[in-house]
Amino acid sequence: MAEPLYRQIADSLRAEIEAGQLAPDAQLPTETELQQRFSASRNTIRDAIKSLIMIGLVETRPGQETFVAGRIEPLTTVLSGRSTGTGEMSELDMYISMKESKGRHLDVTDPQVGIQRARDELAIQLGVAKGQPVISRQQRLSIDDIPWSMQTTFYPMEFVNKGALRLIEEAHIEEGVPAYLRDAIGVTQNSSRDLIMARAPDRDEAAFFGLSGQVPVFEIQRTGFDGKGNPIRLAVIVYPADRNRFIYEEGPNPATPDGQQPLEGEIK
Amino acid sequence: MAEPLYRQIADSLRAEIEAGQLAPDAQLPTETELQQRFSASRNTIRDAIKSLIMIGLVETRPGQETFVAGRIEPLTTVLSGRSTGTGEMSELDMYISMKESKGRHLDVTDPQVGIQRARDELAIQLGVAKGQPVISRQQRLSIDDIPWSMQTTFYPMEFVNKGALRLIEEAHIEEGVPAYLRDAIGVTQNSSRDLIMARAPDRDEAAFFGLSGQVPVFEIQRTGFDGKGNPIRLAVIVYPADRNRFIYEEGPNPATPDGQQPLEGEIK
DNA sequence: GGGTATTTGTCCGTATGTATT
DNA sequence: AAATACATACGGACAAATACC
Repeated sequence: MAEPLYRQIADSLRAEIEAGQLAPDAQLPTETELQQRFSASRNTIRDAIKSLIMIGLVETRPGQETFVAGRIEPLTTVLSGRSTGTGEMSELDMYISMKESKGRHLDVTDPQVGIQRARDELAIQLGVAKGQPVISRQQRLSIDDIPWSMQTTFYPMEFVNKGALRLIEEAHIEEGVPAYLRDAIGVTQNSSRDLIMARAPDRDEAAFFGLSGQVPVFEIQRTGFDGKGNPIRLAVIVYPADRNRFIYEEGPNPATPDGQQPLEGEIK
Repeated sequence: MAEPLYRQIADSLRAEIEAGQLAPDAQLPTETELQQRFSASRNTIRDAIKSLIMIGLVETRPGQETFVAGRIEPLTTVLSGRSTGTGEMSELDMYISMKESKGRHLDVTDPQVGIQRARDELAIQLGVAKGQPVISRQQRLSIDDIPWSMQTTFYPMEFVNKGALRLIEEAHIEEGVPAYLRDAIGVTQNSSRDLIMARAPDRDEAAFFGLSGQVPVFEIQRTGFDGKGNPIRLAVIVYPADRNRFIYEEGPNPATPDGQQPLEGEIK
């Protein structure tokens, strides 16, 4: 047995889908039909389908049928550039400006504010002592009713003591947190560092994003620094990898990507 | 039945692993033992284990047993900075310099050179007409005998016509391709754009990297531009997401990450 | 709303193949 | 060669979700 039967079946179906014989969003034959077609047991058919689910090619709906996964047009976000990296805008403001320019419908939940004690990683990244309280603000963002990102931002509690009281209010800060911090307590961000990783979603994330198969998420940790190089905030943003891409530009003459696939989410 | 049995078992095992009761690289009980312990059939136990494989928590070895996946210490690579973004170094040189500074053992295969006709995406990215020939150079990189990245770089055929003949030789270019292009034909890269995405590995990639479960890969497309903003090369680099992270720094005063997790791969 | 048919999800038992020790 | 453990494959049974009448 060179190749297991379930894998042969999976490859066969995969070929059909990629050849376009099975259109996106269209049904696959039912398990019973596939059973007859490949002369295999239902469990073997199901193993084949499972392997297709794993690579995100199909999705099943109980009571209905199995569908070829519709290709999602990924949103491309430019993460470099003065507007974000140096903190003139928050990461959310970036999308809000995109909405205006592109006419997309955008939903941002009110922040869920919490105070927790910083431990290990977080304490180091925010430059506070371990066990010190930090503020966390979590928001979820949807674009055209598709869940798009989950963002948690951490700030030292010290900022509130100094007068930035709105940080602990569960309301969106219209002018943007960076502008608010500057005006309220004179803290400005002028450099940043992004740490990018990919991993499997946890339960919450899978539920919010509706990740069926085994779609990974990006986790981007953006640390903002003031002029002296001290960390002033840490934003942890989680994006589903099937609908998001990122661009970083570098150098004196950043080329504008033209002709290429539509680069939405870019701010000018 | 609130929660399916196989999921309860998976959660139970997952809790044990994360609590450290089952050490990394140590065996899980055999399927037969788990069968007795949870009073479930072998197929159900296997379904539970499959779901753990999917999230990369365990790996099975036929004839042996099931192992808790050893935590891989991820390598963090700084992708911003003049040294890489403006093309003073190639992406591979970056790692070579890392090797020297950190004393790691590093293997780079000789490039596999090909000539193909550019179509669609590639033609646009390289700024050549569709159907024009382009050079591709593919190399694979391992660190301490662990497969680490696959890199394919594309150049316009025009460069060879102008005299950069070593581009089509299947030999490593010691001084680095950017330096060679500058000296040979006066082409210099002074800006770049990185497009970052994550996806499931294809067959080749899964085989080379030895990806067992459902570990995604990063695909980074780095386009290099000359002083006039014309694309001069496209590097497509694939990294397994379980052992790689990336950093981009921005702003006038890039903070050096200290105290944090070891930031290897950084060049100074 | 209820009932029924269809389809996928879960679970079991069993048999045989394959890889490793 | 034999024993052990995971991989594949089949068959059957019932549950849960959905659509339709």
